[in-house]
Amino acid sequence: MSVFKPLDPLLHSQLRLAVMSLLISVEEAEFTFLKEKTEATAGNLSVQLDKLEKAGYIGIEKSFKGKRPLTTCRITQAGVKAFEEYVENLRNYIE
Amino acid sequence: MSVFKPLDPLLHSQLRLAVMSLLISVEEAEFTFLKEKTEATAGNLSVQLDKLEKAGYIGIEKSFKGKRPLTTCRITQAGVKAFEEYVENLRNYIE
DNA sequence: TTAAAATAGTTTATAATGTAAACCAATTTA
DNA sequence: TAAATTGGTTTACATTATAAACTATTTTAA
Repeated sequence: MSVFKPLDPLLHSQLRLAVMSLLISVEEAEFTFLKEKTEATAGNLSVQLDKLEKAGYIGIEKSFKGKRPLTTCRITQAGVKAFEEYVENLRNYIE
Repeated sequence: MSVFKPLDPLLHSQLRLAVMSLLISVEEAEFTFLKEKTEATAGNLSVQLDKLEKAGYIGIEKSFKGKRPLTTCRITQAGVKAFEEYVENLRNYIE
């Protein structure tokens, strides 16, 4: 795409991009935090987190907070790199 | 979506965004020009131009250049506004 | 004490979307 | 005059996004 470099389809998705945007600044976030901030449904969020994990862009750790399940996410180095590249490529479209 | 304003799905598409990006600067472009610049297939481009037109974001004029068909596109005011809003909203995700 | 509601998710079904392949019609080239 | 090129459109298919339905546990209320 000449000046229009391809945009990583994994990141070019509203919800996944929002999640990555959050994770890149906090470096660790619970499922419920992401759900509140993105205002996504739990189901949708769950699916998108899976995809990001399978891509190696985030790590997901499942544990317990007291007796309730707790899902903690953090961005990986590959995730940071992919995000930065995505943003860089995107600039050619919007500037 | 709190700080994450919804991204116009019509613009949140690589090819359509590239087209809008081109049209916003040139204000008039032929089908073949858009095809070259975006490196899209003709079929894909045709479909996406249709969508942008139906949304009122671009105008499409069909005529003839000599004896060959000629499709000319230009962005509308609604298109400019939508694009600017999209970019504005997107910033919250990537900055 | 037990039924209802809330929490914290996952799985699944469906609709929407993006894309290339196939196609059409005319024109140019060999 | 047959083959290739131009300038597209239509259609079929695979991928994606999303909500709805579901599971499992825990807390609250009657």
